[in-house]
Amino acid sequence: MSKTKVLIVEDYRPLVETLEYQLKRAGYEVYRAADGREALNQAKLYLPDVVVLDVDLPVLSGVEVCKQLRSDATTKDTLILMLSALGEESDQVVGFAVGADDYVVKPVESYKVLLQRIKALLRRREPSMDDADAISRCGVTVDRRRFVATIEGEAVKLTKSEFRLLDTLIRQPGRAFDRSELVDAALGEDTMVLERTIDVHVRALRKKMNEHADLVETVRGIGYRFREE
Amino acid sequence: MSKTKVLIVEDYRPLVETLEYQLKRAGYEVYRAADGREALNQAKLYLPDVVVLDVDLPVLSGVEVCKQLRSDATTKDTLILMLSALGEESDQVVGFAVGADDYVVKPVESYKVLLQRIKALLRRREPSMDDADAISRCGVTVDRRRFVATIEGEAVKLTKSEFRLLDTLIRQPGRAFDRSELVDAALGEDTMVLERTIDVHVRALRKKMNEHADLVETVRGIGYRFREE
DNA sequence: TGAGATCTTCATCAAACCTTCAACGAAACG
DNA sequence: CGTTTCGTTGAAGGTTTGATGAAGATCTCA
Repeated sequence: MSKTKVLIVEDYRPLVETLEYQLKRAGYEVYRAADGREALNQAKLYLPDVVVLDVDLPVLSGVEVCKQLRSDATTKDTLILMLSALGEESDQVVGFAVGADDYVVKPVESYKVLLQRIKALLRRREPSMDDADAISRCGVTVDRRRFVATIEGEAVKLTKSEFRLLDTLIRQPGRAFDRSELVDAALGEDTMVLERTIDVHVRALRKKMNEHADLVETVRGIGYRFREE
Repeated sequence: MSKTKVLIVEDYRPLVETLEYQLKRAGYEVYRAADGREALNQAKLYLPDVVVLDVDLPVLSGVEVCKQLRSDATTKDTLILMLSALGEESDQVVGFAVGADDYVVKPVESYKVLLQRIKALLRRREPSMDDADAISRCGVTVDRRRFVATIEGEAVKLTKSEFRLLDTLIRQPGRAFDRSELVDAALGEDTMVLERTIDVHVRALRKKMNEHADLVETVRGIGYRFREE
């Protein structure tokens, strides 16, 4: 799993420094921009998960940046946390009107709060991977919460890649996946790997499935699928 | 396990009807209130797990209801999901400020999304025996009230972090937690520490568990879990 | 304030895991 | 049949990950 990317757009250096330090410490990947135009460039280049956006920026205001991010297909789902100076309450309304996801007033009393809000935002977006926690087909069970797969009730020890591969296949039995789909699903969309790598993982998976290996079927010329029925 | 209880507080009938139908279908027990005062009464009477709370209510505003729920000992841990009308986005800020756990903007585009949010909330708090003061598994007992853990009846002296770590893990045996979840649960949501710090606490915990160290299992690529069964 | 307890970070090591490659074999096609 | 295409297989680096010991920072409480 790749690191979560955060873009800080703020021209007040001390704030940027502290925030960047804290975020990096916590394992995030941090980018920065000091004005609106730079912000847009960075955002489109790095596609961050979260943008911490000051309202009061040189060149291009935060509100404008927000609008443009929202209108571009590649960045419209980016989480945006707006920062604005105290007292300018109308900013707040405007901020949300142009689609900010959260709003914090400067001066930031406590970095902890800001960090917490960033975390909260990220958590809120998560429910993408949340359908049906455990699924079961043909005696094979895949439980995401426990990160455990069982065959005929017996636990099978899978590696992360094998697990995600099986998880992907079993969730749409009968559907044939080509290798590039499987690379994206099981190894991560941002990995650059030869598609043949999937073959090797399939082999490892089949081996661990013993006599049930044939549930993972080969679709010649395409890729693989989980047996239907 | 008794059904999960959801209280819908909303005065717009069509929304209530649909939501209630969907929630019941999904196996929840549903209560409803059309204004703020009624909401408080119901909440204190039925102690729902989740309150879906409209901001804009007759008699008593959602914000006020939220505040009061949070200040009452019997309802202070209730999960609150706020609904606010589009255009009144500053409500969201206030909502979080008074302690809402999540918010969704009306009109609700998709009930699926709302349901997912509710589920996500519940999952975060999941431990169904969350309120149980003491829990026991595989010879290990964790007593929140006394802040004491015992193994095979023998008391084990744990630090606060170790205790909360064990407490988190043992309350959902088998469930795999990633490190960031464990940081939030054991060290506090407002701390920004390297996720690797968890490894060190786990080691300390295992050491104190002696021959039972293997009850805390490593889930490679994910994090840790408490052994199931 | 100071000593001890606790927390956090860091460097290092070994094991688990991933990826690539090349040789082999099985199906498809003329 | 021979050829070609494609999947399978075993093995060899290379990388990532968790365990561990130790040291510095921070907190706690007398």
